[in-house]
Amino acid sequence: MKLTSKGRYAVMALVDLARFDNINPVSLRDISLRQGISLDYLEQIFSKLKKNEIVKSIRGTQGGYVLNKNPNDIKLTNIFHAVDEKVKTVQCKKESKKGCNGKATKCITHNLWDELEVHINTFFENKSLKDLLNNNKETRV
Amino acid sequence: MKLTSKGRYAVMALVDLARFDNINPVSLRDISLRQGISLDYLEQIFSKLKKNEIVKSIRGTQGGYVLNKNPNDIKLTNIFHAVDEKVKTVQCKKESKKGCNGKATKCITHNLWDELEVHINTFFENKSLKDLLNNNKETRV
DNA sequence: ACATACCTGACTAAAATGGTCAAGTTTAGA
DNA sequence: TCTAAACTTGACCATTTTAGTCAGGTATGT
Ligand code: FES
Ligand code: FES
Repeated sequence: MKLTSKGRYAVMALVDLARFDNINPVSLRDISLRQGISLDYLEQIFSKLKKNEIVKSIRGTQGGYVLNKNPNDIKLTNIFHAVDEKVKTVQCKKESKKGCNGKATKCITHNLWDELEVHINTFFENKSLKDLLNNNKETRV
Repeated sequence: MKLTSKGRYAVMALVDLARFDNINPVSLRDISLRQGISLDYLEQIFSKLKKNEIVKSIRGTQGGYVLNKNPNDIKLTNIFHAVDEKVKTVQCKKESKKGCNGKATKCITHNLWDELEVHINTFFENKSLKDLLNNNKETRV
């Protein structure tokens, strides 16, 4: 079970953005340099973040991106959903009555994986961008 | 972030095994049929479970596998560790002072991912095979 | 002896990942 | 008005991982 770069970068980039967008729009080029993420890749990611109304874009010279919401209202859940980083622990289709392996009934571990999924998602729902901004000292206790 | 089949199957197979090994050793063939998992794949998995002393093997006709410990002492952590299903949320090497992207310092989201990793591992440490045996009714509340 | 079941290692097709590359459009500022 | 900065879009691709298969063993109860 591992986190993909796409999800990791999305959060990194947004934290960076949140720190600097009070003054000016932040260009992807700057984020790319500061965080060491490929510019082309960032563009893919921000395209999705924009579609999900997490950021706004300002075109042209001196343009860039700005947060579209209060950092407190941007949960990790929202970010991950935007870039298609989804938590998938079960193999089967949830809606269906059928289990994995094509059996007619859910497998013996289905409930376990479902619990796990909830457990992980809870973490994402309880973390907002705001939490990450004040975070540097706090977690160093 | 998704769970791999290897990890999922390992747990499924062990739950199946735990249910039946009171009477006789359980053959992989039986598990394969009951759970719908490829026999050849199961052999790979059980080879690792054996190396990690989670199961014992009994060769020859009427042979099979038996748990090597009390179900209560087999945590999901142990199973996942055995089959190399590891939780990896950070990109960097933990031991190193260096961050991901080869920077000299840990990135701005490092602590977050580290927290997440702990959060997930806690789940695995608190679940034993025993929990899964009584599980069918309980989770249906 | 022979069928059953464990054991081992090599191999591979398909999918996912983590990007790159190319060709735009928009707009601020000189 | 011209130009460079910066967003926009979509195709493309190399590498790695996944989820197995396959082919050959070896041990042992009956
Ligand atoms: S994971 Fe849902 S039925 Fe097996
Ligand atoms: S994840 Fe550890 S430094 Fe970025």
